[in-house]
Amino acid sequence: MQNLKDRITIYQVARAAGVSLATVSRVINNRESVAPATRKKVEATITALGYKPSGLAQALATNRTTNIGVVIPSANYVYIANMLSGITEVAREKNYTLTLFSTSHSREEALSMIDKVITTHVDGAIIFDDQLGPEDVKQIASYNIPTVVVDNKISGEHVGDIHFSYDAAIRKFIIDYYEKGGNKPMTFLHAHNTGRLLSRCEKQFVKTHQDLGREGKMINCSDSYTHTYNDFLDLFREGPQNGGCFICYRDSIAAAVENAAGDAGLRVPEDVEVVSLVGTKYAYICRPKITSFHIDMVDAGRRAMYMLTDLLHDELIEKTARIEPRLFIGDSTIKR
Amino acid sequence: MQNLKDRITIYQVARAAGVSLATVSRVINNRESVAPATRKKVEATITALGYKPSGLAQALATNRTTNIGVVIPSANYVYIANMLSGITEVAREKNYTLTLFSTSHSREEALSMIDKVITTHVDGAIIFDDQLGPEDVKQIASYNIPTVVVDNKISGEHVGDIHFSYDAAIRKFIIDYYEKGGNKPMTFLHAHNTGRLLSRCEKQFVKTHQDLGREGKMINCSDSYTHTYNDFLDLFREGPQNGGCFICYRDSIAAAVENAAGDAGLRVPEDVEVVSLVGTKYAYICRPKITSFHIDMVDAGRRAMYMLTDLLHDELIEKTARIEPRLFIGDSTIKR
DNA sequence: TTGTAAGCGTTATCAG
DNA sequence: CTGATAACGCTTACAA
Repeated sequence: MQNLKDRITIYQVARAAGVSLATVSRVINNRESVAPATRKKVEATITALGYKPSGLAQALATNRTTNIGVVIPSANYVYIANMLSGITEVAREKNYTLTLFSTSHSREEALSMIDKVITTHVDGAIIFDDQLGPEDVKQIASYNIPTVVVDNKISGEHVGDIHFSYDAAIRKFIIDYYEKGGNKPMTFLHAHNTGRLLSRCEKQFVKTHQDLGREGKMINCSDSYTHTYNDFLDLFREGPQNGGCFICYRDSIAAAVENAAGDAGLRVPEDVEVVSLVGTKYAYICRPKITSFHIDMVDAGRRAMYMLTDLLHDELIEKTARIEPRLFIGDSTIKR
Repeated sequence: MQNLKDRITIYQVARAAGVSLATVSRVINNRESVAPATRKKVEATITALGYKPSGLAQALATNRTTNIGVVIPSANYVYIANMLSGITEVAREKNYTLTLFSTSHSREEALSMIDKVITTHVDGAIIFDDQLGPEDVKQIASYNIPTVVVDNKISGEHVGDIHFSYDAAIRKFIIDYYEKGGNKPMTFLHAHNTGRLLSRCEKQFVKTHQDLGREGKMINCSDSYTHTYNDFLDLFREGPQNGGCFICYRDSIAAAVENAAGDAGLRVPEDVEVVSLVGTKYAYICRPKITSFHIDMVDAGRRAMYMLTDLLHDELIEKTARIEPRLFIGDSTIKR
């Protein structure tokens, strides 16, 4: 595929306009010191020929692309899409282009993405990947690429980070629950490969229960609405003794549990209480509304991108942003 | 920001290995005709120095990036994210990198994105933008960039297109509704800037009603769950005479209507029927389950990307893919 | 104000 | 099998 085959080059423009390439270059870069007449002439032939400068050549010559690499997990989750949306928004505003590096669930692959990021000559990177460890991310920073890391502890000269602080919020929620008379057994729904954020939540769940001297249950579930729904339907049909307070990592999973409860004839929240850790608007669209922790991922994306542009201009002051989840009290838990 | 400042170049590798750059180039490109010993030596120094070739320079020299431009609306909708997810998946598999061009709601802006796509030297492009007209898209094709256009009629040498054929499905739905005794007035929820796909649906809604000699109502609504919910709550509180069959463009809007109905004391589907045009999994998560048209956007994304890679290898046979929506019958409409 | 020419980091075509 | 050397399309001192 010769997609550049008949690309007009700066040289052709120069010839057609009867000037040197340097002049054309000056015109397209809006440099001063070009006679108005010449400028006009050049501009005319540029549009006449339909010339578009080659970003590639420019980048090579100037040592800067206007390109930001974004490393995200490929998983098709709403909250990732939201984050991307926030990044996108600011990128557009600041005139950056985004190059996407999506990683599947293996760390190997994630590492090869890091390689790719480096060869791609991005000006900066936003890394939001649950599989990557700090050492991996460091690699990219070591190439002197300003980087904003999301939900991953890292620091360095040209590194900023955005952190979701679920820990305190979850701890508080659990303590409150028991203090205010919550008496159902609490169960954390565990699934594989749901990322670091969720596994931190899980750890906190376990730890808090240990600290309280209570039993925190754990149950495996698949990351699919339908599977989870069916599993819980079976469970709940055996009777209300299987009820409890279920901590789910996503709205759709929480909805699976509460729908299963309802369809099995159990009452929410009397028999079954449900909480979602990563809440979206569906938390209040579903009925009963799902008690859930919310993080504005669009905003997180925006902030990541703002941090990065500051970093690119060497003017990032606060290198760490901490984002607190907000607790939305729905009808899937008992008001106490 | 000198992000390339201390980049190791092929030249440094050559010197360190005591060979010429040509040889290093051969090694990194896995060319034959390099003595095993030399190859080994070069590979060793490459890893020793941590050398990563510059994609930029490679692209400039070879006239090919391995980069696909993706033009999508910035709107943060699940179905767009799904599409992107499908594209991403195949891109990873085929070893392409994705560059994102997100367009906001103005056509001006969309056009400037097209410009950007061209300067960015992508090998191919997938264009999914509701604001762009055929003429606009043609521009990109005229630069000899193989392109797959989603939901936009275009053709040309290096152009493929993916089309969603809602028309027939909607027409059939409406006709069936009345034939089987549907007796509520049908209302189409109209919102601004929801894109070409939805406005085609709207046209079909109007046309089918004209053909049937029936009145198809139209109502403006905002593209927000909360607003729509509140508006319909007010409406429904006035009484069941305001019920009807409401055609909504998205699950969240459909959910707003059915939640409002329920909360206002109307019955779904007896008093209020609801249909969603762009269904997602939330159509069956919400209760009552929302009768909805479904298109597997992840798959659409995959297909777009497959088409494009075929196009890039000059081996695309079928240049048009038509995707039929599937109708999911939920509980938000009366079974007849 | 304008032109000349030396890079930017590769690949590719020649010779050797 | 290996090494010069000319592109690739553009920017940017330095000269004129």
